[in-house]
Amino acid sequence: MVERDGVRSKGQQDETRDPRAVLALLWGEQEQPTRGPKPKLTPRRIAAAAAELADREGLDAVSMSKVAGGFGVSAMALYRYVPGKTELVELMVEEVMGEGPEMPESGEDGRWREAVRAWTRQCADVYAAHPWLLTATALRRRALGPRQLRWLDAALAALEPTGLDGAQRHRVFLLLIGLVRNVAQQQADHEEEQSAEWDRLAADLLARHAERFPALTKAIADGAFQPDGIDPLEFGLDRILDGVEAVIGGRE
Amino acid sequence: MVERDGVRSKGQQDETRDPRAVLALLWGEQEQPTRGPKPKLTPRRIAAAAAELADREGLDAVSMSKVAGGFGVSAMALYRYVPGKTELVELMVEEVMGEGPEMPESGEDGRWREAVRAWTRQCADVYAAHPWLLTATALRRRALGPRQLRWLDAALAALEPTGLDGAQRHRVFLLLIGLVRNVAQQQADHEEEQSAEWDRLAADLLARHAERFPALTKAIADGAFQPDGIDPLEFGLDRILDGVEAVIGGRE
DNA sequence: CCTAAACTGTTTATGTCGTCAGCAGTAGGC
DNA sequence: GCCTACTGCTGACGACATAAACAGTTTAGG
Repeated sequence: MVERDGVRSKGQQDETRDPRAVLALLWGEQEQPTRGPKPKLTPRRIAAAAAELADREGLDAVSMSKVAGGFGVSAMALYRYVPGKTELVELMVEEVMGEGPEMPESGEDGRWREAVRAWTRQCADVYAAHPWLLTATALRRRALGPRQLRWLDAALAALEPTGLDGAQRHRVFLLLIGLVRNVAQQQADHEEEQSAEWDRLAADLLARHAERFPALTKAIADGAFQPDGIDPLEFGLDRILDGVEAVIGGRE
Repeated sequence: MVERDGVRSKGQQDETRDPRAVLALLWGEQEQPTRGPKPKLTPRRIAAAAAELADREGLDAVSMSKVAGGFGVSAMALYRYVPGKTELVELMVEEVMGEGPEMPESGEDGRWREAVRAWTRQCADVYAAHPWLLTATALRRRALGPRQLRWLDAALAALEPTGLDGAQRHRVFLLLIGLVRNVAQQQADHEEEQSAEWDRLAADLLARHAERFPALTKAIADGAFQPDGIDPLEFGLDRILDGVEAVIGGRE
C-alpha cells in the first residue's frame, strides 16, 4: 500500500474558476506586474519543486504547505502564483513533459515505423520517470499546455508518411498513449514495495480457485506474468504498427 | 472543471493495513460472527451504495459520511465493515465489474476475432457507465477481486484460439484494456460540462500558435477531432486485431 | 437462566487538507 | 513623497479520514 496517489478538488467551487486563467498560466500569456515588491517565486519554479516532491514522495505528498515549505514561505503565498491546487498539478504535468521528444530525421516513407517507435519509447520514459503522471493525468478535461501539444504534434508528424488521414492519425495517437500509460501502470505496480507479498497472496488465492479461472490458470502455466525478456511496450508497439501497416497495405 | 475525481489515503499508516484483510473482503472469505447484534449492513451493500453515489456525483463525492448518511448511520459505522476508504474504493470497483462479460460460443479458430471484440465492447461499456472507474483504478497495486479476475480470464480464453503463448496472450490483454481505458478517458473529457468552452479556447490558442504545431494543424485541417462516424474503440480494436493476426500469420 | 464475551453503532477528538479574508510591509510611477 | 498595485503572512473555516472510548445488544457456555 503506502503512498497511493490522489488529487482532490475539495470544497465546492472550482466550477467558478476561470479556464482562461490556467491556460494563460500554461502558455505563459500573462502580463507580469511592474509595481510592488519583487516576487520571490514563479509558477514554473513552484511547479518544478512540486514535481520533484512528487517524484520523491508521491503525488499524495504534494500539499500546498509542503511545497511552500520547500521555499520557506507559507502555504498561502503560493496562491499569488497559482489559482489553486488543481492548476498546480496541471503545471506539474506540463513541467515534466520537457521540451518534447527528439525525433529522427523522418526521411522517406519506410522510416515512419522508426519514428513512431522513437516517440513511444521517449513518452514511456517520461511516464517511467514520474509515476505520479498516471494519476495526475487521469483527471477529466485537462488543460493542454504547449508541451503536451508538442508531444501530440510530434506523434502526428511521425505518422504523416503513413498516408493515413488526420482522423486516423489521431486515433493511432490515442492507441499509442493508451499503450504507454498502461505499460507504465503495470510497471508501477510491479515496483511497488510490497509487490512480492501481494503476488504471493494472489497466487495462493488463484490456486485455491483455479477451477473458476481456467484460462488464467492455463496462461500462467504457459508463462504469463513470467518475465521473458520481451518488453510489453515493444510487443504492444509492434502490434499497433502491424495494425497500421495492415490499413495502409489494404488500401493501396 | 467541476467534480474532478480523486482518492487519497491521508494520514500516514496504511502501510500497516493488512493486505489479507482486503483480499478476504473481496473474496468473501471471512467467517461471519454469530454473537452480538445483527449487522445492519454488509460490505457489498456499502460498496453498491458508494458506487451509485459515485455514478451520480463523481468519485470525489464519495466520502465516508455521505455513504453512511445514505444508510442513516454515522460515518464510523462503516469501519465495522470496511477497513478504510481505500478498501471501500476497491470494493466499489469489484462491485461494478458485474459478473464478467458474456462471451459468444468460441467454436472454431476463425471466431476469436469476434470473441475479443465482444470482450472489448463489454469492457468499454462498463467504463462508459462508470466514469469514475478510470480514476479509481489509476491507483498503484490494486487488489484483485474475483470479478476482475473473471474479466481477465475471459479475455485470455478468447485469445486461446490464436495460438499465442501465455505471455503473449497476457500482453494482448494489456493492449486491450489500455485501449478501453484510453477511449473511456477521451469520452469522459468530451462529455464534460464545459467541454465546448474548452474546445473553443483550445482552438483559439492553437490558431495563435499554428506555426509551432504544424503537424497538428495539418491533422485538424484533415479532419482530426471531427466526428466521422468511426468509433475510436472500433478503430483501435481493428488495429490490435490486425497486429495479432500479423504475429500469427508470420509464424506459421 | 444468567453472565461474560463478542459484536453493534455512536460520540468525541485529532490532524491534515484546500482555500477565503484581512492584514502589514514594499516598491515603482506619478 | 505618496498612492497604488503588489507581496507574503496570520487566522479561520469546513470537509475529510480515522483513532479511542463508550453504550447498547445478542448469543454461547456454564
